Amino acid sequence: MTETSERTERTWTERYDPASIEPRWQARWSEAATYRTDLDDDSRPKFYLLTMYDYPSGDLHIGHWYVKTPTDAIARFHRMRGENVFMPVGFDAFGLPAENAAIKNKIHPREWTMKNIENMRRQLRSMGATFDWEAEVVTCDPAYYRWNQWLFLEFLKAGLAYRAKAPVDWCPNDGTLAREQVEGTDRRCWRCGATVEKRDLEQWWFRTTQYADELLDFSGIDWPEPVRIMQTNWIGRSEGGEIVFATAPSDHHAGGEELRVFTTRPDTLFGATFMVLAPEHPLVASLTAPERRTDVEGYVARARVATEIERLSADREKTGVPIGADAINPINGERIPLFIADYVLAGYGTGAIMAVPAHDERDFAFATQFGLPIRRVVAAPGTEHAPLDAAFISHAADERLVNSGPYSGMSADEGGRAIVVALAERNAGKAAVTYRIRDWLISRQRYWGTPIPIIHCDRCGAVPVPEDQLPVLLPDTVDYQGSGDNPLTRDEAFLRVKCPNCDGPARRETDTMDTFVDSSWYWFRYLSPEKPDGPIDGAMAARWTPVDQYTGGAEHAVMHLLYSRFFTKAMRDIGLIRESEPFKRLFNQGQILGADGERMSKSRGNVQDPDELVARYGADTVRLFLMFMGPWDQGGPWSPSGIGGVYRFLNRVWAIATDPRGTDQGDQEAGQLPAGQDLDAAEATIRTAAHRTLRDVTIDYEGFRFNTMIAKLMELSNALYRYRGTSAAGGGAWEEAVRLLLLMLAPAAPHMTEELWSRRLSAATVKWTSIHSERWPDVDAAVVVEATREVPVQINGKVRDKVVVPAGVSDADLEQLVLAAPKIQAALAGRTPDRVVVAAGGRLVNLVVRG
RNA sequence: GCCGGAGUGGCGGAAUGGCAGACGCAGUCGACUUAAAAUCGGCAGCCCGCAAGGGCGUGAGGGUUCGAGUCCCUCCUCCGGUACCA
Repeated sequence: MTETSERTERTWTERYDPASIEPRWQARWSEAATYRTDLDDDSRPKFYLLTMYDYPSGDLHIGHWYVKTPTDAIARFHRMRGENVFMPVGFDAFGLPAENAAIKNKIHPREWTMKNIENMRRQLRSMGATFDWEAEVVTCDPAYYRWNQWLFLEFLKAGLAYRAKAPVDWCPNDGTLAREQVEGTDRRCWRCGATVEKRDLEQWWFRTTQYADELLDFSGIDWPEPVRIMQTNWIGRSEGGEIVFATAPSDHHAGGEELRVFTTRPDTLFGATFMVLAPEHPLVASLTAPERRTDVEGYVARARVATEIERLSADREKTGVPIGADAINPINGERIPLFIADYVLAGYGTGAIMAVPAHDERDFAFATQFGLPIRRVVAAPGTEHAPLDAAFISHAADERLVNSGPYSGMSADEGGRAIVVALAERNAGKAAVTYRIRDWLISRQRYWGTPIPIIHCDRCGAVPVPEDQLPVLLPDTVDYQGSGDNPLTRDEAFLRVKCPNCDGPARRETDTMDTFVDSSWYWFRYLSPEKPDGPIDGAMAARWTPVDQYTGGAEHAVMHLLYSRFFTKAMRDIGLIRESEPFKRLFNQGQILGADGERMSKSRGNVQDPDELVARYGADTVRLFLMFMGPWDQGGPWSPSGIGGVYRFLNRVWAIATDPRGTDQGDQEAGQLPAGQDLDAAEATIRTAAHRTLRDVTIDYEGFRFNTMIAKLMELSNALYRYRGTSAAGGGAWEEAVRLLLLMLAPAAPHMTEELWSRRLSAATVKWTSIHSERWPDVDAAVVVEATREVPVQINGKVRDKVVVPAGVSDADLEQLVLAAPKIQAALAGRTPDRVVVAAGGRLVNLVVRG
């Protein structure tokens, strides 16, 4: 008995136990309101760190941690650098899944949403993240969405919002369907299986196109190049000309109507051998010849079923029908036939094109299929009569216009300009710019969203709800009748209202807003979430926005991020703010997929619950593992293999910090310095390792390269572990290295480092202060320099030897040292190198030997 | 289809145009243990070889360069977006 207890006493060291450490520190941080940001404190530089708020889906998974815990490490790093960091959190609480859950489980969307938010709050707190919860924003709260309504009305006043028709995917039972609710190639409703049709509805739009050119300008913001490219392509500015064709007279039609087309290639106008109208083009019905009517109407009906992606697919066989009418080419008076085809979209350009099969791939495919003439009008010298087996779309300097009347012989650019000028003189054309981007359709025929504050009056039309009657509350009474259509359309209490203009009977708008409206300005609201008399606090906004750093998924590269830029510019133009861009710096982290490589979701059953992992390893290990897995912008399928290695790492840090003189059973070199090292050498090694790590880790934090940052901390802890139990352990160099290790690890593993820090302070009988309020340490430049370095030597690009040389060696001396190395002499076998390449900085030498 | 991204050991990954495989997982051998677990140390891309050493090797094929995982061209596969999922 006695023997056993003595033995236990001797070998017992306190183990790393996250379960006892983490809740304690989380409670303490919370009590002290450590991360409540003082927004009025301008004694330090401000740093607004925004991470994309979540949709409270109920699929709580490791992916949320993957986004948020590295962001928290960024927050902590910036605080240690002396900045006043604001990192708020909130919930994107309106949207489709809540309604789906409501229909399926007979639970009110609000109840479902709020329950999920509750659970997510608990989870977010368990990360040990430093969110400022007092700034929280929940978008389904009237205190938030009333300002969506207010902004809508302001946009309306400013001409930035308007009403127009737009087609929706429509199911007779479930109403408007989202893209993901339309299934299969035969396009059926996911819920009832009915065939989905298009229906034109009067809907509300935001005029994003007004800012098309400004949105192309990314100067002054530091965003990843892929995002800038995707947004640029999405906006899709193209320069060219608008050309006016006239309809030709025929038996059934007098002719003379204008048919406007946009083309990026006015130079090819002489090559236009037919025209194609979108099936939805307004002139189709009146131009169609009586004998063509059946075919044309059939084709129009089929085109309405196809999706845009299908219609634009270049792979797909071209379809279309002639409408039995002609147009007249304004440049040469030639009659060319008119077709409709679904590869021409009503919403782009003018909804009609001049087809130049010789110089456009899609026109070429169409002409080939329908046996239409293909007339070459651009050619390189000597190729004027070469047959075309594909569209000729090259744009080389030596090419000239051919078969183009007076313009033949001109270059394409020159000819194009001349043709536009000639047409303009006759009012038959002008230079023009078009954009691919369309205005933003914000109407949703759904219940769970912000009601659009409009009242429809038979006499007065669409009347804005007066500002003093905001918010238009979303009624809580929901009658879904088991289908997905919008129950607001059946809610008499909501619908019946007096016209604010004439006091007559009127009807409320039942469309709600796209949830992207909510997310297009939420970072302003975080600064004054309770403000009762306006959407934003101008002074706060001036001080804190734009956001310094935004983090979130790459899936938002275009829509959310473009809408947010649009909103910022629109809010500037209605006088709310001064800046033009929402987010100065953007980082898109990757996405964690399920083990099956699919997106994590409850329905797929591939969700990894972080709670289990936290219970087993602690939050610090989970945080660190997610950061260690790979580059943050990469993501990838979830696999927990490897988390044990991170846990082992933290245990080693624990042992280094709590028990420097301890040794491990089975360690054959326990207590001995490495062979050939005395204490001075050991301390120098330790000090150099610590400061080099600090130098490199600082750079990694700045670039969000957390995986290599942790790898370097592992290397440092491995190096220190080697000295544990030796005469170097616990000495000056050791203590400094441990201090640096804890400080460097603190942003990533906040609980354990706080615990170890407090123990160090109490061991030194110093009053406790948090490690997270420490200043980020400075590198001691003197100890990171190296006296010698190893230079790899290649012969013809293959490494044959390595030589150790003094750090400051000249290139000439380096060359001599390399040529004198025995292995190199042997490999050269008497030959003299034809060339000696010393790579920049003398990092490598390559000997080039010919023959 | 179009726009953007990614493909490197058995696995996750590292590498300003300059030593491919850092760090870790899994594996294996040894130490400690009565034993196992845990822990500590060693080995470890593939092929040939007892070894010394040699050859091959970053999705496929070409190119530029003294030198290519990295730059250029063509192609394949996977991921994100494609305007009503968020």
